[in-house]
Amino acid sequence: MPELPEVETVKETLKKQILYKKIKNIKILYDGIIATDLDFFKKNIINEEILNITRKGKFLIIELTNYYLVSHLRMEGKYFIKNIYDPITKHEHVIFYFDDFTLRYHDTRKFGKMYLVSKNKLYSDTPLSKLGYEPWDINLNINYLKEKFNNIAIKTLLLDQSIISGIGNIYADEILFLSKINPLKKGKDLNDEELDNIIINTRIVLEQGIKNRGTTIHSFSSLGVEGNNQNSLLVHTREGFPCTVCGEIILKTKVNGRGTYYCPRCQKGD
DNA sequence: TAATCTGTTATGTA
DNA sequence: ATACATAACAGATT
Repeated sequence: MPELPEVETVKETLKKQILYKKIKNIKILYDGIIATDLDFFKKNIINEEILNITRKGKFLIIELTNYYLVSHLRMEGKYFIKNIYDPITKHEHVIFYFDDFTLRYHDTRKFGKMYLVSKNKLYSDTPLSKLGYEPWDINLNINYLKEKFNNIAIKTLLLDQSIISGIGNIYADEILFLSKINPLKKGKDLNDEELDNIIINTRIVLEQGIKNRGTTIHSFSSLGVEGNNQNSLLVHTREGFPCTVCGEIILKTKVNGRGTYYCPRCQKGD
């Protein structure tokens, strides 16, 4: 489920379910999910208590007694709470055992990653250090974007996690639609007003996504929580439908290999 | 039916 | 520095 609003939703839901619980055992059914040393992971996660859960970009950061467990859901990672003896299903790859329930990491495409690191290595041994500002960071301003935006498509730049962290393919389309900017326009060709609109609309679009508890398109719910932001999307997945602003038919194209929806009239010119 | 394409992501290689 | 392939799988499309 994961762009920033979806991960934020998972974080809040997980907090209600596993905070202050102790991990009694772990079962790893597919090693590829574990991005740090496997033996270290298996050995040290036992008897750790969940002290807090936070988020940075699209990463979940689970603070344990002595370590951080960092989890990235990539395309289809999900968590489910299940009973201890519920049968293990095909796409459950990591199972955390607590006293009277289990937390199961489910991922049909197996792209997700987990890192278990000592507390002083949260940034050095995970990809967190590469992330740019959170959308609401005070340092995210026009000058920062001018410094970072080069001669490539703005859509691609919005997906670059080292500039702003947390925007994914759905919300990038929505941000550009609200900002009336063509997805292929080069980042360095944007004027001050356009850059300002991007910052403002990034915040609006992501806040709305969080309020709606995420967007549920291809996959179903995580932790039983279904987002309903898909009902509020203005362009993404709306190919062939009229633009809500001008009535023009929404088009779909590809930018840097990613499906991209836009209104050819509202978002003219590249 | 089978082959092909697509996809809420990110990284490594060229 | 930017584009492309890759990871692995299911569901839709040709």
